[in-house]
Amino acid sequence: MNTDKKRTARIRKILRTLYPEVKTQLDYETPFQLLVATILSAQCTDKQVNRVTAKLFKKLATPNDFSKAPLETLETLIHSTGFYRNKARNIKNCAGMLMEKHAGEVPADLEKLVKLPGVGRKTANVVLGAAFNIPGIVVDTHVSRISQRLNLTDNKDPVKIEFDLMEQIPKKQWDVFSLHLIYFGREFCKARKPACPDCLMNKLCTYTGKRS
DNA sequence: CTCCCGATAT
DNA sequence: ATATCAGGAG
Repeated sequence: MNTDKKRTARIRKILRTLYPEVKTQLDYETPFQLLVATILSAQCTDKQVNRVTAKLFKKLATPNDFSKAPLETLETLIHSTGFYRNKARNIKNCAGMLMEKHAGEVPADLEKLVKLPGVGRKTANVVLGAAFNIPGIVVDTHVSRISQRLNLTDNKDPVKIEFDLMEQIPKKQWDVFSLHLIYFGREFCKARKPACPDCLMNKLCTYTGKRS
């Protein structure tokens, strides 16, 4: 594995040049709404999630609202994000657990967040970073793919990738770096058809699957 | 490891 | 027709 922090710093500099300003693309008003939006974002585009939550949050906004809503109603409202049965059940149970054990508030704590139904480390780190300004590496499909292509990790397990990246990047930059890889992954280092000829990372990248 | 699953790009 | 999208649970 590449543990060269200087090489990683070069990569980070290029990403900062490409994307001076980054933030989550999910729309939300409260930490709880961000939590719901992030659960919905599994295997779904942010664009589609925002389309759904725009209507959803007008009908249901708080943990109390979601915990009391009929499961079938919730399933219908989120249907177009895919995995709608799992997501609806998880969100409803998650809201119920927040009401019972956390006074209706989203805990600003990784260990507590991942105990909520439907919330893994990826979702927890998104919420911690964006809503509470607590640093965390967010390993989603883009971060996983690009970390491997750029040789920032030898691992495929998301948790191992998360810890590999934490070693190479200043803690204050964990969330920005995650967002940088996501922006970069959407525009250049795409899963299916990476834009290698147009990529500023070309001289630092040894990805052998290069094709235009 | 498999399953969950609709919308979109290729 | 098939791969992929800010994954998580059993």
